[in-house]
Amino acid sequence: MPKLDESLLTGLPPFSLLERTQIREILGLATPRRFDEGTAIFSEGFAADHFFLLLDGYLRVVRTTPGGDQIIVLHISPGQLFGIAPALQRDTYPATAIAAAESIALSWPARLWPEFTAKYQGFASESFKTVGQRLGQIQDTLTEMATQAVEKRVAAAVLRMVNQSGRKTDQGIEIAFPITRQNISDMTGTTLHTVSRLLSAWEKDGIVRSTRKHIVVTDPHRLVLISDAQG
Amino acid sequence: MPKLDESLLTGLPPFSLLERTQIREILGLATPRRFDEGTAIFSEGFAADHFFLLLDGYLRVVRTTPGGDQIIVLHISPGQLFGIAPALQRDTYPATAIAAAESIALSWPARLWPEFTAKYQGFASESFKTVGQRLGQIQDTLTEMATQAVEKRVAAAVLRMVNQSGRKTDQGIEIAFPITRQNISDMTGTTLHTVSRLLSAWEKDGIVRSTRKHIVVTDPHRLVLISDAQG
DNA sequence: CGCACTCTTGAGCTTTCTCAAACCTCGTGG
DNA sequence: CCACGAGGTTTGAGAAAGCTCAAGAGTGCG
Repeated sequence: MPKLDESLLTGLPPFSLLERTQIREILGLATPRRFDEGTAIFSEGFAADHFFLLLDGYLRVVRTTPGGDQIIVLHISPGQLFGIAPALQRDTYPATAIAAAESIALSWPARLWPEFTAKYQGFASESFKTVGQRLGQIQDTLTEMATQAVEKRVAAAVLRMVNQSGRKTDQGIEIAFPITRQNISDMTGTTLHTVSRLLSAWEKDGIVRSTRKHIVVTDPHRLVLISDAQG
Repeated sequence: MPKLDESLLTGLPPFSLLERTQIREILGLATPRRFDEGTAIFSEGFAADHFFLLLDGYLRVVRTTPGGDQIIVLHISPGQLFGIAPALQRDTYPATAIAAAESIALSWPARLWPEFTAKYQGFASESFKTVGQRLGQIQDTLTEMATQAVEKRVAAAVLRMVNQSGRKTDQGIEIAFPITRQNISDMTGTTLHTVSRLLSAWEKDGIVRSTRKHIVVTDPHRLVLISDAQG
């Protein structure tokens, strides 16, 4: 097991109010683990026996319908807590978490949750803040799905990923994890064909540039216009 | 101000573990209020200075897009906490709550939230359970919206309302609050025209029976078949 | 008794999906 | 080091679901 440095947690919201010694304590209880791209960290419906913190990489949070359709509910970026079903008194995970890229996460047994919230100043409130933000995010997505045409939904989905994980390159802003047309269609409730056509059109217009599993937004402003345009 | 009877809260999940005296204490701090059909209890984006419990009636939780489209995120039934933004460290409400029928609610100032969770055994955990359930519910709706055809979404929406508020009549099970075609289209991301056509067709098939703002499901089983059918 | 709101229904049109086929890219194993 | 195969992407053509536009009829409140 690799040695865990306390700097890993310092400054992250749920731990920002804590003393060094407390952070060391928390790290001592954590189990770090690496996940290959495509691996499930936990699965929908399974016993929620751990909660997690993503140290590095990106995750997709996914739900699958009885009919076999898949939808990506949200993405998790480094520094975020996830799998916090224990916080909501759930005994099973409500969705599946899959590594979108090679990822490293810390995990703690669910039984430590009440202890953490009782013992560590600010841990509970920051965690619930995360829940609140995520709830808001899902509501936004729902609203968008219910009211916007496909092109806007796809533009908004791409922008969300860019905002959450974008890194600057000389070409523009690049989504930091592998992403397929199929993935985007799972985020927006459309088909990979439609996404492919849209990206092709945008590429022709100089708004994006993409290769296999890889998207660079060269003109974010135009993409914002597409996602915001009313009608 | 009407006298509040402690039996109002006894047995409701967030209060079920409490002593009589505690319940009396909590009631003493509450402000009861009546809302006419169509009135907003609170509005999206406004300061989240209170949290609430619905005693009687039904609420719609609604979001409005910049483009003016409206979507109904969920309904609240009697006995449920709502407007619990304070629990999630939010300082504004993420959605608008509107009385779907004449309703009565208790409200408490948001600053009492930390006090309640600290002081009353089980209040925090039950409240977070509610949050978790609501999160799951919204995720279900999102998944449905992203993957199912309009007819199934409408069938599912009607069934959800029936399950949450249905009361038996000699004709079948009746949705207990006024509901228009437009309302249903706002729940399912379609148009009132399409909803009207679907209800007409179902009525012809003997599955539902409806008058102005009023729906009775005469054959719930067939409706379940429609909402579940795969394809 | 009239006006505002709700509901119904038809016709035509758009958007998006489905089906189909081909091409590209990259990793793997011979 | 090349060939192969799996997975990812592109594009066209046709079909279909559901939307828009339009008009009219029913319902109930003030």
